[in-house]
Amino acid sequence: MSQDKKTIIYEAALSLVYDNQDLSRIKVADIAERANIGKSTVYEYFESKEQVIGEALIYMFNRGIASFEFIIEENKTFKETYILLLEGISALMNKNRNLFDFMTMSQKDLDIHNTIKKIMLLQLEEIRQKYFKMIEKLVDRSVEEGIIKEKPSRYDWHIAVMSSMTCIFVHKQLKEEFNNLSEEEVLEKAYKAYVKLLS
Amino acid sequence: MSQDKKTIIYEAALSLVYDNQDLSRIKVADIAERANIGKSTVYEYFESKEQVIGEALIYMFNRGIASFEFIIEENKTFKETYILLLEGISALMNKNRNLFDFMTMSQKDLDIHNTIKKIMLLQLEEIRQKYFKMIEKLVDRSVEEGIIKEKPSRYDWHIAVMSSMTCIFVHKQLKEEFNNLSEEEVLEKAYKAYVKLLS
Amino acid sequence: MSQDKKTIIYEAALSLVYDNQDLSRIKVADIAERANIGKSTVYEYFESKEQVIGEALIYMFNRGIASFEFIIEENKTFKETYILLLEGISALMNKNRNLFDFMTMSQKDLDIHNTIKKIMLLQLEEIRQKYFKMIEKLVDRSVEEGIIKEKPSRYDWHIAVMSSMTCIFVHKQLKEEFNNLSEEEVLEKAYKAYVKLLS
Amino acid sequence: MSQDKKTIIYEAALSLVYDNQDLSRIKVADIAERANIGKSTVYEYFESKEQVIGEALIYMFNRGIASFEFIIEENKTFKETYILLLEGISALMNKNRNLFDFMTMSQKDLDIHNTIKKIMLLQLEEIRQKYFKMIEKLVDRSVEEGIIKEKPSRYDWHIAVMSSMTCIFVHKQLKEEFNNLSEEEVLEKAYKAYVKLLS
DNA sequence: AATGAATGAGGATTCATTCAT
DNA sequence: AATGAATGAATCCTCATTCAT
Repeated sequence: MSQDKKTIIYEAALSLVYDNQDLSRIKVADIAERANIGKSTVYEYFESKEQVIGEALIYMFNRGIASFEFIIEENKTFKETYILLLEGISALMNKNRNLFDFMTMSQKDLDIHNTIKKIMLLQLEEIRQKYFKMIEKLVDRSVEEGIIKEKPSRYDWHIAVMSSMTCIFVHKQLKEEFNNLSEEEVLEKAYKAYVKLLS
Repeated sequence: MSQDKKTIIYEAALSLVYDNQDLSRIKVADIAERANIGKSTVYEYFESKEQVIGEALIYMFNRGIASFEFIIEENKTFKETYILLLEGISALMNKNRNLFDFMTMSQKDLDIHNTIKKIMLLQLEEIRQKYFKMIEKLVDRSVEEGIIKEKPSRYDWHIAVMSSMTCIFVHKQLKEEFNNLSEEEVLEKAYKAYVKLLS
Repeated sequence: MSQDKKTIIYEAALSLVYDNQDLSRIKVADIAERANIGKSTVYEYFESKEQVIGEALIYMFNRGIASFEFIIEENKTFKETYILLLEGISALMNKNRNLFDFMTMSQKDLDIHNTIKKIMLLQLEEIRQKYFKMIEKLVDRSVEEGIIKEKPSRYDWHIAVMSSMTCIFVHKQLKEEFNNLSEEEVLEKAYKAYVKLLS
Repeated sequence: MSQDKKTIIYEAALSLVYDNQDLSRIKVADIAERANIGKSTVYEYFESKEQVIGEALIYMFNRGIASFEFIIEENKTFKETYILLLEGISALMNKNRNLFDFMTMSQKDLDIHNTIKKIMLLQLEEIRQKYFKMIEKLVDRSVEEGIIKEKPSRYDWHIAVMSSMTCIFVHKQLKEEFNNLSEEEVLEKAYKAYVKLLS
């Protein structure tokens, strides 16, 4: 029961999540095919389809969080770090829009079968807390650097970060509408949104 | 082939959309049950399940847009109008989070079967254009009233409006996290976000 | 949702029960095929395979009981009636040995999936009570006719009747061993077993 | 290829037979688990699941027969021996009702997959013959002791023994119905049934 | 000899859709 | 126009068995 095989299955499931918006349309047969294994092998490692997808998402979030923490630990300036973070998130969002939702939504709103929600509940909450702690550290840095005068409330900085993400997100989603903006301009706008909203 | 019956089916489908986050989990049987008709009757009025849901969503959006236009036509001050609008959107979002997505996302990201996407493509684009035109009118008013100094780019004001919505949305989704804020405070913050981002 | 169709499905299921000793090996596909309907049609009338088989068995028992009651109501002499009854049971047992078990066993020993046991529990108990009442009436007649001197205990007459059945049953099962006995001789022996055991 | 390992597997399989009425629901995985070995190890010793269960049953019967022969060889009086035998059978039936069936039924009626029936055919027939020979010896003793006047036919004494067993069996199965009888009373009744039926 | 890992064949169930009335 | 009835295609999951080590 090697962890490797579980990881392969996670990756297979995620590659489908990235392709396909609707989690409930993912088939066990597809996961198996992408993982180059037989259908029933999936059931050697997981109890149900929902279990696979749920764990795969948790796996993905944890990886994302870890990479973000890595960026933050590098101790660059706030602006540099913030933009790197936004780029990272932007890259993730290129893969699947749901990821954005997962980060920002409460569990009850996740578009996913109830069975799996229960499976993910605790771990997802843990991830969200890690995410908040991580971002807060970054917010603190912006205060230390004097970019923001005083420490904003959690609600306020959450909105600010979300707005930054929205800048990127909207650009991605409605590219045909706003295609005159370059990637850099968007990142700059996203950074400015943060600053403006917290000033 | 009364329009009434179609409308009844729309409402039935929408009541399910409001209940259930995952469009692909809505069953024809459920729609028929809510509409108090037989399953096969649905097929007298629509070609497929996707057709029903797609048209129902279009119907909902059009109604939403119309009510927003009505608010805007009342010629109250920008702030009053803006807040009324946010309240309206907030009410809609109470029903279903997807509606937010539909307004702001490009078709390719809609969490819905490809068949229906094609069905909705043209009409949805039309609706989005109406929405943009409507919001732009409101943005213009904020410029006229001197709240915003000069007319921002479409991208900029779109981000600003989205951020306002995010204020409301986040409050709704993560109520347990931020429950010290009153509804009014949130609306005020949402309004301020618009002003700050466009100043 | 005609009762007819349910009955057709019962008969189809029973024809399989008669063929196949092992209830858990009966397939929905087979039931549907014998009933000349599609597999999914079965699910229009029943919730599960177990439901079908359970209800079919109940249906069969009730029919059996009814036909036995009919025999008893004819008011022939005890011996004639008793032998007719044994013949009836013998005919049933020709179809499937389980039927014998169902009549005489407590629910907990039925060789059938737990789900269905629960489904059948109440009705089966009812049938068993009907069966006991019916047989008791017959036992009473044997007392009235002076064949048995005094009314035996329920346990005693149950054993006596079971032994009669065993006479028939053993003859059927081990025909190759005892094939020198004619059907009539066996019935006569079965009758005598009753008399002897209760004298 | 130690005999020990096979025996361990037999015992594991039997422990499942004792638990579970339905032979077809026994899984190789369960057998392996109970035997504390890997699933594939089972296949080192047996060709198939049916083979395992079939041989395990044969093993059990042979053990049962041997213990019965032992009782008979003790040369107690007929009544003592007969009751000891019934107690032994009663103990076995406590474990699983099927055992009773196996003793008394012809192969074609065994509730078991056809494959295994073929496997068991010869050996089971052998066991049954042993059983008949053994019982016949006991019957002879009852004749010698003058309890039964003249040697009854095989069919007759088989019925008599079966009726005795039925006394015990019914008491076990329908305890709730007849719980006023003590174990001893039941054994006495069982003995009397034999005597009455053969007088 | 022992087994962890892998799997295909098989079976229950769901549900959109059609059809006859 | 309305629908009760019927169904096939799709899909999850189980489990006996094989295979490589």
